[in-house]
Amino acid sequence: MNEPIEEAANYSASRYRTPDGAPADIVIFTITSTERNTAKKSLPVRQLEVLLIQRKGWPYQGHWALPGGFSKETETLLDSALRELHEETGVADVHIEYFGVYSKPGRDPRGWMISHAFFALVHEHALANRRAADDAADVRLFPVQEALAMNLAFDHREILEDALQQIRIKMLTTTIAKSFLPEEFTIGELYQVIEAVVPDFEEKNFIRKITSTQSRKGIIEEVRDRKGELKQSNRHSQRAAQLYRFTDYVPQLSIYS
Amino acid sequence: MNEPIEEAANYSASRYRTPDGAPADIVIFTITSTERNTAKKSLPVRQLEVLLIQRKGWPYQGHWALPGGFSKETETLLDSALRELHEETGVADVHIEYFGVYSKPGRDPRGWMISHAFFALVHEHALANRRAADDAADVRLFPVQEALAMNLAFDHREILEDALQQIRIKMLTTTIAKSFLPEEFTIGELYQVIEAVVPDFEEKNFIRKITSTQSRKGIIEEVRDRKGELKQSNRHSQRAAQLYRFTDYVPQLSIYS
DNA sequence: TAAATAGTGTCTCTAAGACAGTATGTT
DNA sequence: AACATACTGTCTTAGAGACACTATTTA
Repeated sequence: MNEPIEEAANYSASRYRTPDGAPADIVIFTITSTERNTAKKSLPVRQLEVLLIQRKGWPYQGHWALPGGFSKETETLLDSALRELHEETGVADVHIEYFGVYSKPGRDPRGWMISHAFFALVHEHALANRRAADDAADVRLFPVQEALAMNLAFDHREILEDALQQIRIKMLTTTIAKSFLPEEFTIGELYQVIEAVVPDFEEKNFIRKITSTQSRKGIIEEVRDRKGELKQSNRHSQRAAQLYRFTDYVPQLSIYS
Repeated sequence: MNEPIEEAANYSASRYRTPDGAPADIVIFTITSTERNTAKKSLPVRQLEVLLIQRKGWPYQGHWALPGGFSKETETLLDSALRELHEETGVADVHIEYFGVYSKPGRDPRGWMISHAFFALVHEHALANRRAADDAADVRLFPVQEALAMNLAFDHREILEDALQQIRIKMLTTTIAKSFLPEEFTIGELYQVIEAVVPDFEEKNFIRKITSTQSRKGIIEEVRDRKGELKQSNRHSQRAAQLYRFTDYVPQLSIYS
C-alpha cells in the first residue's frame, strides 16, 4: 500500500476471465431430542440433523440444497456466512467454522462459482422459529443419513459428506460437544451427544476416564451451587446425576506422546 | 442439471459485482540440514524454512511474498496450486494441503481478490534447481522466524502465521513428518524433524515410547534387508542406529479416550 | 581414549480396561 | 419391587516419567 497510486493505471486486472461469484454455503447441524415412551424416566433418543432449503428458482428448482448466498465485496466470507445463517435461522453467536472450498469447473450451471463451505453447530431450540427465506420454497431439518441419500442440488452432497467427516473428527479432538449441550450437563448427556455425531463411539468406562484420569479431567468440572454443594440433575433418571460444565482447557493431542 | 436449458436465459448472473480474481498462494516449507563442525560425526542442525519470491511489478514491487497465481476457469484451486508449485520449484508429487481463505476487503489493491492458501512440504534437495519465475525478481528460502519478521506483501505474514500453526498441529497429530524425511530414517532424525517444526517439543523417553508402546508402535516399523537382518545407518554417529519407516497406520486421536 | 550418538535397566506411579456390584428414587 | 440410570470396587496389565547406566565406533 506504500506504492505510488499512478502505478495502478498500468495494471489491467480484466485481461483474464474472472469468477462469476463467491458463494458461502453453510451446513447447519443440530441434535434433536425425542423422548422415548418408557415406564420410568429415561434418556431421550438423540439424532444428528442438518438444515436444508428447497430451491425456488433455476437452477435445481425444487431440489433440496444447503442454505447459502453470494458474498459481497464489502465483507469477508465469514461475514457472508454469518449473515446467511442469521437470515435462515435467526441465530447468531454459534460455533461456525470454515472447512473447504469447492471449485470444480462446471459445478454450477450459472457460471464460474467458487463456493466456500462452513459448518455451524446449533442448539435444537435455536431452530424453533426458522422460516423459509426469499429464495427458498421450504426449510426443514433432515436426519443426516436421510439427507445423504437425497439427490441434493449442485455438489452439496459432497459438501455435506466432507462436513460430516470434519465434525466427527472435531467431536473427538476438540470440545465442540459443548455447542450441542446446555451450559450444565450430565455425563450421560455428553456421551449421547458424542454418540449422535460419531456412531461407532464406545467407551466402556467413560465416566471413570473423564472424571478421574489426570490428563483429561481438566476438560470438564463439577458444578456447585452457591453453598458449594455439588449440583445434580434428575431430568433423565430417578437417581440424580452430577452436573458438569466444560472448562476452557483443551488438551493438546499428539501421536508421539 | 436436469432443468430445461431455456430457464438459464431468465437468470442474470451479472446483476451483482463479481470477484476480480481467485488466486492460490502456497506456503512452501522445507527443512534444511547444516553439518556442525565437530570432532566426530554428529547430528546436523535442522531448520524450518519457507520459500519466498521477490515481486517484480505493482503492487508491492520489490517486496517478498508467497508464491502464487490466479486460478483459471478450467481448473480447480488445487490444480492452480499444483501448477504454481511446479512452476516455482519444479517439483510435483509432494504433500500439499488447503488450509484457508483470505477475503478481507481491501487486502489486494488490484481489486476484489479472494485468496486461497495452501501449504506444501518439500524435501530440501527437491528445491535445488529452483529459479525465479517470470513474475519474480528473485526466489529464496528464509528461516521461518526471519520471514515472520519481514514486511511481506499483502496479508502474507498472516497467511504464513496460519500455515505455521497448521503444520505444528499436524506434525504432532498426523504423520506429515515423513514429507521431510527419507523413506528410511533413524529415530534421531525423526526427533529432529519434529523439533524443527515444533520448537518446544520435548519427549525424554522418545525412543522408548515410539518403539515399545503398544498403542503407538504401529506408526513406524523397523527396516530389514533381504536376509531379514535389521538394517542400520551410521550416517550421524559412530554407533549405528536402527532404521525405521512409516507404516500406513495413522492413530485416531481423541480427548475422550 | 574421548567424543558423540544410540540404546537398556530399573524403579515408581498413574492410567486403561474389564466387569461385577451397589445406589437412588419413582411408578 | 422392578425399572432405568448413575455410579463404585477391585483386579490385572500397560504405559509415563525419570535418570543412571551400558554400547559402539572412529578421529
